[in-house]
Amino acid sequence: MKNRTKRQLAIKQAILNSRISCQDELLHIMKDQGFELTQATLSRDLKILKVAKVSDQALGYIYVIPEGVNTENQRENSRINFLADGFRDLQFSGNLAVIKTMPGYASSIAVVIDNAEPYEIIGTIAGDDTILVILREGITHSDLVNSLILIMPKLEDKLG
Amino acid sequence: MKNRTKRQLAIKQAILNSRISCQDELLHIMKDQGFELTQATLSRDLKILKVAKVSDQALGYIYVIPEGVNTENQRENSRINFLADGFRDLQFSGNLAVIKTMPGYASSIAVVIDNAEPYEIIGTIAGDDTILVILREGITHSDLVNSLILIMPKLEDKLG
DNA sequence: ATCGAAAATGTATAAATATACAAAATGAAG
DNA sequence: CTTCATTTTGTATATTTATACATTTTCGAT
Repeated sequence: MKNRTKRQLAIKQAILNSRISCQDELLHIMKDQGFELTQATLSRDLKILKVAKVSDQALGYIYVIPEGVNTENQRENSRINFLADGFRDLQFSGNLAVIKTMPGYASSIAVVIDNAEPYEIIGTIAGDDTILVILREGITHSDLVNSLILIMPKLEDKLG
Repeated sequence: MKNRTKRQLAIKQAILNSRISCQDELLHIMKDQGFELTQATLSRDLKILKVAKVSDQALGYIYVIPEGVNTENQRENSRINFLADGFRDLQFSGNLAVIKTMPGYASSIAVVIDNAEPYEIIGTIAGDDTILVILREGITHSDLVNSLILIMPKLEDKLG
């Protein structure tokens, strides 16, 4: 997955997990996680993610992922969650991975994966209930698992 | 009603009605409406109202009243809306107003009115289905109607 | 009315954030 | 591999917002 996308997912996670009150604070969190970026990039990411800042009972201001407002992302998320339900199984053979899905789900799930453009994956081919995933050289099986969870968080239940 | 409360209601209205992208813009709107205030006060009001700022498709940033976040106000609002349903009738006699309510509603509604501390009202006395409202000298009947609508917006249907 | 305490506000400024511009990175087409 | 166009990012800075401090207002008790 492109670095930018990965970073933005991490930002979302950080905001959901903790009370962050300014971009500098978030900047440090991201750098601790190994991301290299500046406040300017962060500001742009927050804009793209539609992160909002609201006052938090006496604790000043914190960032939040708005719900009512965020209809677009909301819909996209629930679509991805829905599709994740179609996931059945994941098996490896060398630099190939085979995902088994419920009938009819394979191509939709493959589209989600392709759109995320994960660095770990060179390409996918989907049938009706099977997705063939070609891994980049040097990518381990657990790298792929992590990558898939980043794309479809709900898979954590089935893979973690 | 205290000036601060009135101003904050007006701010909320302005944010709901139009796309406002910074405090200076909002400041002008408020001044046009006759409010006297500075950016500092505005900043404090926005904090109290839990107004958030999110990016709005290509139009930069705008202020919004968040829904998911704002649970406290949310509950309070729906409580007030619920009580407004108990309103039956409003009649005047000189500097007195008599509100008739459904049985049992009078004292709850009176509490809502008292808490808002409207300037127009000196005091209220509530029985079971009747509220006596004593108006301040010089207050017209339509002043009172407006004041009540500010406190319980849903009354607009029954009074406007 | 007069006092004192608490709340609200303004002024001035510090802190936080967005963005213009330039440079670097990425990707597509030859 | 080049070249050109597009996207992404950093630097530096302007804009925007929050707040410390001082002042004024409000309100209850005397």
